[in-house]
Amino acid sequence: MKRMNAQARRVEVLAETVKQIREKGMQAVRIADVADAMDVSSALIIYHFETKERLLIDALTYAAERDLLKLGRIMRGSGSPAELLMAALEWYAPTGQARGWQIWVDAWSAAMRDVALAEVLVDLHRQWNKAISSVIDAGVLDGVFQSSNSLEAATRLTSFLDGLAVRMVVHKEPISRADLRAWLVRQVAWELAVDQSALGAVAPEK
Amino acid sequence: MKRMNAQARRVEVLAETVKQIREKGMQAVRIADVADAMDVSSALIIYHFETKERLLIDALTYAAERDLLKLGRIMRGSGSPAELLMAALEWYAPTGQARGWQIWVDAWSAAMRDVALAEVLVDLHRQWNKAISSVIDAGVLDGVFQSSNSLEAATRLTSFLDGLAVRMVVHKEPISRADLRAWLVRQVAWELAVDQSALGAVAPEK
DNA sequence: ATTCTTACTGAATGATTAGTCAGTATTCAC
DNA sequence: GTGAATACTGACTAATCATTCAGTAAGAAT
Repeated sequence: MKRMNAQARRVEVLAETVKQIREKGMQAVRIADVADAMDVSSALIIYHFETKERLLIDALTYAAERDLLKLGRIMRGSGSPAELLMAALEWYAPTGQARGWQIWVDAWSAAMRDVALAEVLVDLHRQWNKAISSVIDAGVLDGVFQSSNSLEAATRLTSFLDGLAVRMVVHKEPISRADLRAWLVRQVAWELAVDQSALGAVAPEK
Repeated sequence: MKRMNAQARRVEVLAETVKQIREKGMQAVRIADVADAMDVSSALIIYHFETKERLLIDALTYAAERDLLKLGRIMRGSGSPAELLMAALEWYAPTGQARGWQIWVDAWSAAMRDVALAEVLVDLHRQWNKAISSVIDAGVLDGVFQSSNSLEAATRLTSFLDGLAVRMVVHKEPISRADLRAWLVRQVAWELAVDQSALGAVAPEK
């Protein structure tokens, strides 16, 4: 019987829960699934999280925080506003089987009826929006971008990507990385009145 | 005890199920909820649908068919391609509390793990895409629109609206009908290289 | 009118699973 | 080393629900 301090164990459980949600979907995860995968008792999970609902919310919060940390790392990197913007958006964008996205589609569905969860998502989104609009503002200051309302522009861009995520994750439409990138560059270029080449477009479309 | 023929009863049950899904969310609907609301026994539901899973899939199929009927009515109406396109997209677009959209966000989540349901959604989306791309093609023939790939253009437009639906339904961001319409007009105008006024824009933005 | 088919019900069943709790073992404080 | 706090478990409980089934009655067929 391994004993850990509560803090470390909590994180371990959260990580496993996120993994299970990815695999089985949010509504199908059972406490026993998480416990079995960690080779501990179900009671251990309840001991640390009180209820299943809290566990799920905490797990999604944990996933959101990790995503935001990564976003922070991207935004703090060196590069022009255009480069940073594209780096952030490309990371946000669904790619491949978009496994990372499934959890958020699940979360959308659950959040419609769960206020606490909705708050987590709203906050996550607010931070994304803030980050994106900040680089847009920086670009506007530099004179490379043009935008009368960077927050709205950010909303439009992320909404577009959310919609594409649905196509890929739900409809299993295989949009290639190259296509997605091209669409994104096109959209950003138009939205911010900037040339596609400034966004790192490989070759202009004919 | 009222007796109805199977066909009519089925439809009645499907309508009530859709209503219940809207109210409670897909994963929370119980057979007893549907039965109680109709003042019949739970066994009646199973008698007509075999399993709950089938009931839910049939209910979403029913909802999809009704949406497509409405789409057909719009597309068969009189009007220029530009008018028809905007009518279709504005009906697709989430409005107000977007109650009608909740069911589809639920469906997205469920469809990621349910092949039968995914097929329903893929088909629904395929038909939307076909309809939208058809009017685009018609507009291109008329010389009002420009588009090198109407199917891809349709995907981009509906994806954008799906993303906005998430904002409204999940994040409860109140995007006004006017704002949404303005964003949509802007996007369509750019996507199809047409003037906003041709799309029924009330006043140009300053 | 009688039979047959079909729509329907009430009551039971069985499977699932979140959460409880009394107790055990480990670590920590001193 | 002793005791207290803490992490943890096994076995149980209680509740929830989909589904079954034996039977009932409405309506159709003859």
